[in-house]
Amino acid sequence: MPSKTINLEDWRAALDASGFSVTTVQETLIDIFAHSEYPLSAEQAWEIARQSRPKTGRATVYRMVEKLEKLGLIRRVHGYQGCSHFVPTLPELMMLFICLDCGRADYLDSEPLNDLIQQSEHISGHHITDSRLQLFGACADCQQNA
Amino acid sequence: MPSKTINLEDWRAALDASGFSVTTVQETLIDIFAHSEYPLSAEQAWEIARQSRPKTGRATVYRMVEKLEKLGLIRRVHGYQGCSHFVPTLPELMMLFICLDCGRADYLDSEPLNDLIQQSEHISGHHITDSRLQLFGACADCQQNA
DNA sequence: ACGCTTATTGAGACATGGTATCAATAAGAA
DNA sequence: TTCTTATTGATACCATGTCTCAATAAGCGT
Repeated sequence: MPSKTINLEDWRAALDASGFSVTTVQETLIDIFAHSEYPLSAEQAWEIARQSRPKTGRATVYRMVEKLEKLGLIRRVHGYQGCSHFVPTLPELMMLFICLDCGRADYLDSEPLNDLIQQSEHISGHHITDSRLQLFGACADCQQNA
Repeated sequence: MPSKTINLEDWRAALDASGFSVTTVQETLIDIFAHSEYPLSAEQAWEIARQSRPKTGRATVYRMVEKLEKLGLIRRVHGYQGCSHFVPTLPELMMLFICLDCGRADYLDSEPLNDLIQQSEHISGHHITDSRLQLFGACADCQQNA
């Protein structure tokens, strides 16, 4: 499964620019989200955080998730049975693939998607400001191992 | 806002074929989902159902939503702050537009989307079995009234 | 139509995911 | 270091969705 990497410096810079200082808990959480190749829920992130930092509070994790989402650094994954998981945002790539076997996320290039959206906008008369394209199936790895 | 209509007979047939009889509560709920131009949550459907059938149980509504979703008659709408709302499925049309002002749903044709998906499948090596494309913005009506 | 059998229903208890509160703590500035 | 302010963690709370089980309604043979 191919996977893109996140520039942690960019994240710190974005958090800095949003006018608050990056504390140790936050460092921990940034790390967790930036490096997981699986979409993570707040609950899961909390669990992971407590492994290295046992007294981490649940609310703190939820607050951080909210902040990261607001800053656009992570984005919600819309799965089959809920949408409480998050993956790092890769702005230049819009389509998200989720493997239904192993659960991992992959990012797909989507140049043509923009054309499609513009076309739809023109036909329908709606003004489209955001889109969510997610694909589901079996990733290359899982197909081999099947 | 343009809107497509649902063939209630098809729904009854699908429910029938799934091997259970359509009871009065279920008629009520089918009606509610099939005719709402807004995405509805189970909770909202419950509220509406009780207007005409006060003793309707909450669990019944959730059960029905589950059944309708499993049969593919309704599908989950993935909004900004949650994904607990449902709209009728229109199989031949894949893209769903949600107006962020009035909240109404519209369905857009998406022939080209299939090509895009096939293309992605080819490039990535993943086997894609399902997709969710949702668009957000201001609908034609809301733009005029703004 | 009647009683019998089975599936569906409704009420409420329960579980889970997420939010609000507030005293304790940590960070930054003088 | 001390003061000031923002962040934190524990816990209470709320909302959403699930489970249980007795009561009810549907379908069926008579």
